[in-house]
Order: sequence, then structure tokens, then C-alpha cells
Amino acid sequence: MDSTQEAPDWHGTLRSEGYRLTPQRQLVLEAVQALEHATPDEVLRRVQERASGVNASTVYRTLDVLEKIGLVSHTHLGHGPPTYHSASSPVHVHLVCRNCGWVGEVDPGLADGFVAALDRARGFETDLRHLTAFGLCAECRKEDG
Amino acid sequence: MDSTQEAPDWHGTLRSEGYRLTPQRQLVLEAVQALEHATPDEVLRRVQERASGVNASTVYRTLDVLEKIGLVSHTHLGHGPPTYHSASSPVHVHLVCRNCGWVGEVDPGLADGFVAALDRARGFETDLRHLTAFGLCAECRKEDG
DNA sequence: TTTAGTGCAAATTTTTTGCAAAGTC
DNA sequence: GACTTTGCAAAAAATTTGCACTAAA
Repeated sequence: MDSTQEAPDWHGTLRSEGYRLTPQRQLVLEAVQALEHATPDEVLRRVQERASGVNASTVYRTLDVLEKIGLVSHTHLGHGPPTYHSASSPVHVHLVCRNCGWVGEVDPGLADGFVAALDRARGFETDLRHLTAFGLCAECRKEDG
Repeated sequence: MDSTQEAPDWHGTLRSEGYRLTPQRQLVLEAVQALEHATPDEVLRRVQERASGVNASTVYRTLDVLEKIGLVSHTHLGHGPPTYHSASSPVHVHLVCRNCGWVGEVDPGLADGFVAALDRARGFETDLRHLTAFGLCAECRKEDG
């Protein structure tokens, strides 16, 4: 099954959905995996470090494609642009400090009770990959008193 | 206590912070209170229905001021622009359906356990006014199976 | 060779900023 | 009258779109 030339499984994922395999898509996926929580702009910059001439619109379109076939997903960590991460990274809940901008991740198990409560109260099915809590990180709590 | 000319208390809030009371600010605050979850653009449109000539930049600046002095606050309900709501409305947690766009509110008490867990695990102090869960609403769960 | 994907440039959309005029205190 | 706030116009920033050309299958 996995023989001499191990083709990453996302090749197949792309192909089976009718998409083509291009260097740009490879670069964008690699960037998302490496950067964690990267905005389209950050992805673009990283991609351009490795291959010149890749266009911003290609990054946007590629992120859409990769998300559509489930290789990446995005969240909104506050104000600006969305941030993307690899779907192969473990599911996690995001914490964002509104004071210093710190971003943390915690085990989604901590939200189990909350998720169950939403289901019970409203029949709502929470998507843990997009759950983000805003507030103050431990450091800023100390400083701000 | 509330006598003949009841001056809304936000007059005093503005004044005591060194801000002035203008018709535009009154209109923006009224719009935020009336609309619930309104984007700057929606606020602008509502304001313009009542008074012509109010400029978009005024709305942006006014929302900043009102937030700074604590009369309104904003969250990010997904993609686009932030949404503002009146600080006088009870604190609530937002639910957003990623399928149909439905927005709901639930009692923050449902998140108590979650909030406590974040505090315990990371020393993180969650701001409930900005907690939003994305997922599928009851209707869409039925339809999508 | 066929069809999808890319680069480029222009168009959109949303928000910010500088400044003179108007308004509030 | 002094100091804010507003409107307007222009500037930014972030995304999207149309289209001819390139490249994957």
C-alpha cells in the first residue's frame, strides 16, 4: 500500500475531488501547516519566500479550495483577517488575549460540558474547531491587577 | 428619582469622560440598541433613515467612542465586519449557524464550567460578552441529517 | 488536447485619516 | 471663545473578479 514513492495523501484528496496538483497548492498547504494560525497575508509572504511570483489571489483561491476539500479550516481570532490551520493538527479551542494578543490552544475536552449544554438548551451542534474564547491571559491579569 | 426631565444616564457617561453630546452619537447609540448585532454599515443605514447627511466615518468614530466608555461592545460573528450591541442588554453568549447564518443568544451560565476550566488550566479570564460558538442550529441539523 | 489553474490588473468593499467648517460647552 | 466633532474627500488595506496565458492530466 505505501510503497517506494510515498505520495502524500493530500495528493489523492485533491485528485479525487477533481482538482489538480500544482506547486502553488503544495506551497500554500505547507505554509499553513508550518505557520499555524496564519492569515492569508502571512501565508502569502511565506510562500513567496520559497517561490517568487506567486500571486495573492492564488493564495486566496487556494485556501478556499483546500478548505472545501477539508485539508485546512479557518477561524476568526478577533479583528482582522481569518486565520487558517491544517486540518491534520489536533482539534483545539482557541484562547485570545485582548490585551496583549497572545493566542493559546486548549484541549477541546474542557468545553465538553458547555457543548453538551448548548445541545440540550438549543439543539445546537458546536463546531469545536471554531470555538474561540476572548479574555485576559494569565500574564495580563497579573499586570492589570 | 426619575423626574420630569429624565436625562438618559449615557449623557452623563459621555460628559464625565470628557466627550460631548451630539445628535449623531445619540442616533448611533439608539441604532445599536435597536438593531442588536449590527455591523457598522447596518448602523449607518439605520442612522441615515432618520437623519440624512450622517457620514460613515462618523459612525466608525462614534462606535469607538461608545465602546471606549463602555456603552456598547462588539464581537466577531464570523466572516465580515464586527457586530455591536448595547452594553445595557444582558450579557450573553452568541451562537452562529454556519449553514444558514442564524444567530442566537444563550445564558452565559451555560458556559460557567467552561470558563472555570479555562481559569484552572491556563489562568485565563474569559470575557463572556465575546464568547461565540459556531456550529449547526437545530433546524440545519435536521435538514442536513 | 482539453480543461483547470495562475498571474496580472482593475474593481470592490471596508475602514482610516487629514483638514476646514460647524457645533457643543 | 476654546476645544470637539463632523462631513467630505482621498488614502489604505483586504478581497474578489475578468481574462488571456500556462500548465496539469
